[in-house]
Amino acid sequence: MALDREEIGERVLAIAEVLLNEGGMDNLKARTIAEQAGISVGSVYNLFSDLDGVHRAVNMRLLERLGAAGAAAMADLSQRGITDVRQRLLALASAYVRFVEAHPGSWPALLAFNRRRPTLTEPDAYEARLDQLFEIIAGVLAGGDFDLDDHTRRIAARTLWSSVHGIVTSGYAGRSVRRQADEIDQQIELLVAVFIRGLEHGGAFAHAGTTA
Amino acid sequence: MALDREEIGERVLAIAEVLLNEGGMDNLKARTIAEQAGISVGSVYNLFSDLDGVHRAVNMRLLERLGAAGAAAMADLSQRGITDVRQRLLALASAYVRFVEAHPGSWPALLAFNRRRPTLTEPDAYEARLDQLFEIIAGVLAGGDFDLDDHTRRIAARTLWSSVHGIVTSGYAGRSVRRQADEIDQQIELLVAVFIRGLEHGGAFAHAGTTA
DNA sequence: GGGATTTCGTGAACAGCGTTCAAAAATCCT
DNA sequence: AGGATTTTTGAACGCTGTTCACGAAATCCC
Repeated sequence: MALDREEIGERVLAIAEVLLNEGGMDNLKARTIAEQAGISVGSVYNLFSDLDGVHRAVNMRLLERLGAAGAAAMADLSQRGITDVRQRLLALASAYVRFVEAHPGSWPALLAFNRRRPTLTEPDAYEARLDQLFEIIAGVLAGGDFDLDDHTRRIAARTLWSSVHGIVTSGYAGRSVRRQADEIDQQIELLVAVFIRGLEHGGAFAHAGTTA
Repeated sequence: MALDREEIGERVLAIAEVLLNEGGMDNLKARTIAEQAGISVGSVYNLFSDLDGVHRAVNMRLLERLGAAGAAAMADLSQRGITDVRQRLLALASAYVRFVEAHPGSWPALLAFNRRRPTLTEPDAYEARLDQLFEIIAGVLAGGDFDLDDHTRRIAARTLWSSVHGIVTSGYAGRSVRRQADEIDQQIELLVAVFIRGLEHGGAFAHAGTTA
């Protein structure tokens, strides 16, 4: 009567995201969701197949938001007339760091969720959302005057993303809170600086080199 | 009578590791451990405070094994008279990839475990094990003729580690199985190549640069 | 409009989980 | 030997995700 089906679904997702963000995966409970949404436990399973389904849906929203944050950061730089590759890459990394800090529970929960099972089923939707980010990075790299063929640029974009991701997630696993931010920033700056210099001075990259 | 306390503890850990490796975190159940170890559920809690305690202990073993694998890879190269930085870094990365592949369930479980809660308690022991790895990488970097002060070298070592870690963990989250290995190898080769070139051509690194 | 039919929300019930703890078994000590 | 002490045990507790018969409500159809 008051809310139609879809609206309640959105409400459930909003509640679920708060729960995840506050207490991590363990805090996402069917009964809590039902209580806070003013529906019964059964109804939760009426809207979503599983709790996993709820979590997946929350994760989709997070990935969309992350992509939007990256795109917004680029749009902002464009508007300010900044095309420098280093600045753009740093802005992207910074956007990611801010995103992670803004989602202290739900983002780790997304990462943990993906690691729970060897992903038997469709990671397709996830990948699609992530490709959006790779596209942005690849676009920035295309703006530099490195001579990279499409394939190498694609690899480089994914490598940069994975590296920043590794730095951020490793960085937040331990250490005192204040040291973290500094260390992460330093690592990101080093990575970006080294990466750009490496690409500039890099001739042809071997696609299947001698691996020792 | 047959086994003393410590031996049973080891047995429990071995069982727990197999369970984790086969089915991830969800597969680590007190009753399963008890049954397979031939003891009662209560006894598991007699040996370890929690199931989390069991998992932590398994994780410690994994980190030790990882450190040993890295050290062994370096020892092997030394014995073969190989001092080339690129080859050493690739060998380290390769050792990590092989380690992850050899622990398809328990290693993701370790990562997921660390992400479950914002690590309220002591990550000290974890960090100590990881520092062992950073030392190895820093040692390799010191072997190159980049002029890096100690601080920058330390950051660079951690950055390299985090990047490889990010590449490997991102790489195994999706995609077809065969493409993964190739893509990961390519990303690692690009990372190492670019990193070395970047460090070679890098003058002084700004410790707190203008972040845009 | 009103009976038939389909749809949907409900919450008690079930199986399984981590964890506890009184009692039993084993061990130790004199 | 036998009391004191330690260790092991597994039934029991509270919580979890998930199901499903049931009844209410909406929808349909004539």
